[in-house]
Amino acid sequence: MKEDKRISKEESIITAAEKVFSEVGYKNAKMEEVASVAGITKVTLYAYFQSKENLYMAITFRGFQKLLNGYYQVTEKCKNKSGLISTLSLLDKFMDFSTDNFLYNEALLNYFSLVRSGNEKKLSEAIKESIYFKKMQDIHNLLFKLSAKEILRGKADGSINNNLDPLFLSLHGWTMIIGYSKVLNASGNQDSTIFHMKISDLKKLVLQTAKLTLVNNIGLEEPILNV
Amino acid sequence: MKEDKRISKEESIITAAEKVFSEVGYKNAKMEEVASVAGITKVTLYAYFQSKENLYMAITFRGFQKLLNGYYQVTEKCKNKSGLISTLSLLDKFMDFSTDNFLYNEALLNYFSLVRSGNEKKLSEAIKESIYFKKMQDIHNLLFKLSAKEILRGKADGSINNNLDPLFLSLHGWTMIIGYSKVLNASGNQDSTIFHMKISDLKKLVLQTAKLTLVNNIGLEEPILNV
Amino acid sequence: MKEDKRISKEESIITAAEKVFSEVGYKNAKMEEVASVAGITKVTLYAYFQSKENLYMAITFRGFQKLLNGYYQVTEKCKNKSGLISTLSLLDKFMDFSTDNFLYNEALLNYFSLVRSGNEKKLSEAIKESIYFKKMQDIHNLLFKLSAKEILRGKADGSINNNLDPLFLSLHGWTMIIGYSKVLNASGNQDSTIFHMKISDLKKLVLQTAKLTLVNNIGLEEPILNV
Amino acid sequence: MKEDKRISKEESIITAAEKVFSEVGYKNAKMEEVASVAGITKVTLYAYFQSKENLYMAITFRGFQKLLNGYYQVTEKCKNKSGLISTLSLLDKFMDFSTDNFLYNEALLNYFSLVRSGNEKKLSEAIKESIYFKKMQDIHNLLFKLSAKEILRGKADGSINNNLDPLFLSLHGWTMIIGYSKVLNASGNQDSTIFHMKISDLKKLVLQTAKLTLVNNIGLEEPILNV
DNA sequence: GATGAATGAGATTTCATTCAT
DNA sequence: AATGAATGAAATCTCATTCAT
Repeated sequence: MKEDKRISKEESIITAAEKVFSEVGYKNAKMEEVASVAGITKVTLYAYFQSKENLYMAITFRGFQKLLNGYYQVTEKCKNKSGLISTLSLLDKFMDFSTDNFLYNEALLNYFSLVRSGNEKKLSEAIKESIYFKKMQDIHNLLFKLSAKEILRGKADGSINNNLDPLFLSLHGWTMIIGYSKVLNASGNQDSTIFHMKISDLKKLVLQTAKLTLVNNIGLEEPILNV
Repeated sequence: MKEDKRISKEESIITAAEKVFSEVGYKNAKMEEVASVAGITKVTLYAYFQSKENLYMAITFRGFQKLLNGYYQVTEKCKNKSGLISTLSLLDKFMDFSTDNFLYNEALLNYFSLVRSGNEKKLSEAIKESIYFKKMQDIHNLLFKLSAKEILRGKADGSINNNLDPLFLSLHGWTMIIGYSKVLNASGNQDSTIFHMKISDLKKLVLQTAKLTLVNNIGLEEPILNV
Repeated sequence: MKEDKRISKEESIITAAEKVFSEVGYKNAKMEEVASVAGITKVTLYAYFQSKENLYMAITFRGFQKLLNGYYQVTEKCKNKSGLISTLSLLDKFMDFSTDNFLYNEALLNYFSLVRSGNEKKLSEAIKESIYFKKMQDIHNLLFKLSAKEILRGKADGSINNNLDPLFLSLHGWTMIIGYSKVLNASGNQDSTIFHMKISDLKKLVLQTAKLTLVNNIGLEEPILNV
Repeated sequence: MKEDKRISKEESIITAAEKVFSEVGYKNAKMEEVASVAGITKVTLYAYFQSKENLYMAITFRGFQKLLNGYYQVTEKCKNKSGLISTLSLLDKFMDFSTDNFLYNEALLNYFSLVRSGNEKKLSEAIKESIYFKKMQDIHNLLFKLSAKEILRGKADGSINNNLDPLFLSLHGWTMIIGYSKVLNASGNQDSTIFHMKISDLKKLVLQTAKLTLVNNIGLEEPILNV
């Protein structure tokens, strides 16, 4: 009960923070304002989230969770479809997620800038102490694994022919998605254009490319470049 | 003469800033520290660079130039090779650049988030006034155009068969590279039993995928997902 | 019964508060800590004592009572002795009290700073509402009156010859005691080579001085200073 | 030069703080307000004085210095007078000082509450770190010594006959003065009455008592109290 | 009455940026 | 152009006190 209440309050605060951060951006957002929107005082806000950065990590975490839920929904819906379709659907889901949740997308990209092996110094104390930051390592692993699982299924059902390690292919998928989401982040939204090209077209191409990669047994021979 | 001196001082400041930013990250970096490392005072630092953001723009500009130089070197070296090889070599170059120059890579990505459509309002005064920012606006498309040019050459010499707009394909290449550089960070952090793949392998796969995309006439039909 | 219980709880809280205040001083003491030492929660603490100041008043009141009891004991014991001896014994008692009960002594002094003329405005609401504060106002003159009474007796029995108002002499006695207790602290802190005198010696001198003042008919002519 | 400027700025801040503290009292005084009165910002205020407590210590220190100056003036003016007159003049000076400088008097009394041997815990970190607090130990020693010196002179010139250690007599003098100043502090000012008695009369009596103590060769035999 | 959570007011800190000399 | 000092805006913290249950 008590715990429930705390969690629900946390959630409402995060929601308020999302509103404020979305409107004015992380840097310009004031904790005072977040508190006010959440209908609490600054001190209470700090009682729940120990720092502005931690609050942002909480938002990021929520974004990750939402994405994870989406992943679960997709795999559930696709359980009777081929592993390939399931895998591509995950990529599709991710891209839609990035499109529909600008704040989360930004947060997620920020997260990926943060997690740098062996570069502790870049992490502020506040982030190091953020429980959400710690939790996120697990979730982001999980996401990798979930798509790896679908890839594995695809290999089993014959829809995926690439013989590379599923986790590796999963990682490669992320490569394309993250790149896409970054471009999206820079562009504003899917309907906008970049160099006169629609972002939505980029999404289609990413999916096609992913499909090609999975269907064909592409190996790791380096193309002859001689540069 | 005076101008030379000023430029050389600017350079040394930028170098100091790169050192500091690399170590602790942009956000945690203090102007005081930058000044100290550069062997000058804060006010002098401000005399040269009017804001922290402008200083970051200066770094970004340097990164830009370095990458651009690399691009020129590659196209020069590949001028007798096929357009495909040249294009892939550019991607290869970019990946190396991203891996080797974390700070520049981050800065470039940050820049592209800044410069895109509809973001005018989000630009701080400091950035709007940044001379480096202005300089970059003139040349930031160059990178895309350079690779688009090689793709075009590839189409001409028959090594590239994809009929999509070269600039678009060029952008698609970027997405993969960007994702590659971001994912690298995150995965490098992981439990090695899970993500035991080598960075170089991921790079190879990215190149293979790019090659597939360029060689085959992939269109923009969305794969049937039905989710 | 209920009332008894309440009182006993109040007492135990005051005892806890005395412990805490003694250790860290009134200002640094935290209500949280007092509650914790008393084995209750902060809110319960507030249910018994409505403010930190009121709690301090309660302690003061206890100190008052203790001193007053001491005074009664002394006058009782000295009822067959001269008024002079009785008066000096009161001063002696007071000095012992000050030395042995630092907290009470401070509290008493603080109280007298509070209660004096023209300070109405400076009294915080919390103090004005303090029931202990009110209680004390009824009895705080008692101490003076008690010693004034003994002085009066001394004048009657011929042991005291000073013709000044007994209450005034009583007050003068206080000034010496108060000073004694304050200076003790400061000098105890000093380099022992300089202030190598014993506390007990200072006390003796104070008593001697008081005796001199009482025995001789000292008036209020200002000594000629010409400065 | 630089140092001079800093000191002069410090002084002007202390003056501002005295103004504010006098008006509303230490507890109610806001650092923001002090800064504003000093014509600087809060941050600058903190650059000079690291805490509110330290600022108060600075005021206290100033009070001590002022008192010390007064002491020097008195001894200078009295150099051709007897040691007794000089000593009594010091006491007189101190009492006038207490009367004329309510804030300093309060601060000084507070200081004497603070300096307690072996009770480090009562000192807040801020006070422990206060350079003014440290400095004060020296000054308050000096004050003791200055009057001891005059007492010594008095013994030499025959105006003082008490054979007790001059430093000890000096301490005893302080005892009376501090007590007086505390009563003064409680009463408001010299013209006010306490128990229908004038504070100014108390001052006279204190001086008379001191004179008696110095002139007569009072020893330390304890009056027979038998309590 | 007891409890956990919240409030309000102000102290303190951090830094990018600016000013006066 | 260089320097030391100051500013402004917001983050963060501390604690007595109060509220809701």
